[in-house]
Amino acid sequence: MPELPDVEGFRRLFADRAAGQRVERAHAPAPDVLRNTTPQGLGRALRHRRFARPRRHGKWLLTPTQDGATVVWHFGMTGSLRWATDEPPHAHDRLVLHLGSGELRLRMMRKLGGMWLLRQGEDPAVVTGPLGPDALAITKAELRAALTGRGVLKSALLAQERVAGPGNLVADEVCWRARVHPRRGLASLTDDEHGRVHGALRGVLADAVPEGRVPPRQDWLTGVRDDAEPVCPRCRTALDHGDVAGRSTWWCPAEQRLD
DNA sequence: CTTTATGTTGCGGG
DNA sequence: ACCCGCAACATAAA
Repeated sequence: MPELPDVEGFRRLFADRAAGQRVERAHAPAPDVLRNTTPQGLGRALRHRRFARPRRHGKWLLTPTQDGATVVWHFGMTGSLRWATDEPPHAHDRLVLHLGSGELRLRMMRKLGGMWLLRQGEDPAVVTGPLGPDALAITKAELRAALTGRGVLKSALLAQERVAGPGNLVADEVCWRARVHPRRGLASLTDDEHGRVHGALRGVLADAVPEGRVPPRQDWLTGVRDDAEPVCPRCRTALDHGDVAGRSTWWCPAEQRLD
């Protein structure tokens, strides 16, 4: 589930429900999702602390406490952040923070993500690794710089150290909306194509963020890629698919040409 | 049983 | 130094 739009949804949930709240208790039903601490360490860092305003960079959620440690969250492919007030525990709830008014739950089927703890003042990059400009606010000049060098377009869009935020679905939507083939070499992209990719990235995210996901609309690739015989929502040509950058990829062979 | 899944990392090779 | 492909991680569903 989580690409930038999903994680931005989690950030907003956190801002609405958890910011300003005091942690009463931390519970880790799956302690292996605590990546650089233990249940005891987590409890010591969070108990009786209040959360401050959450931040997001790419697919990373950063939730500092007031004058204390910062919790860093990554959701892998299947994670989500939930707010629960009176719901029974779920088998995939890996971490539960009890706040005064409810519970914050990290629900994650495959344990590919997790939670890290940063000491006050510690650089988040220790955990996140280098991240490019956040895709939600990236300028055209920044994107052009990110799409420089060797490699192909989709790989570059997925490389978080170039642009932080796009995942497999966003990358496909952006290439399709911009009418650029995902396998196009970076060096071959024209200035016009840079502009189209930038506009498509901004547009896809502007539409997806309010939904908290890449919406499976019929006029998006996401809405048709699971059809038995998916066609381009614009021109009705049968979509092509294959592996690009090691990920399952869909494109319109009529509108996104390699030549 | 096999394949696939919206992510990241580490490794070998070009 | 940079980039690619691939396996691995963990788990469920088709």
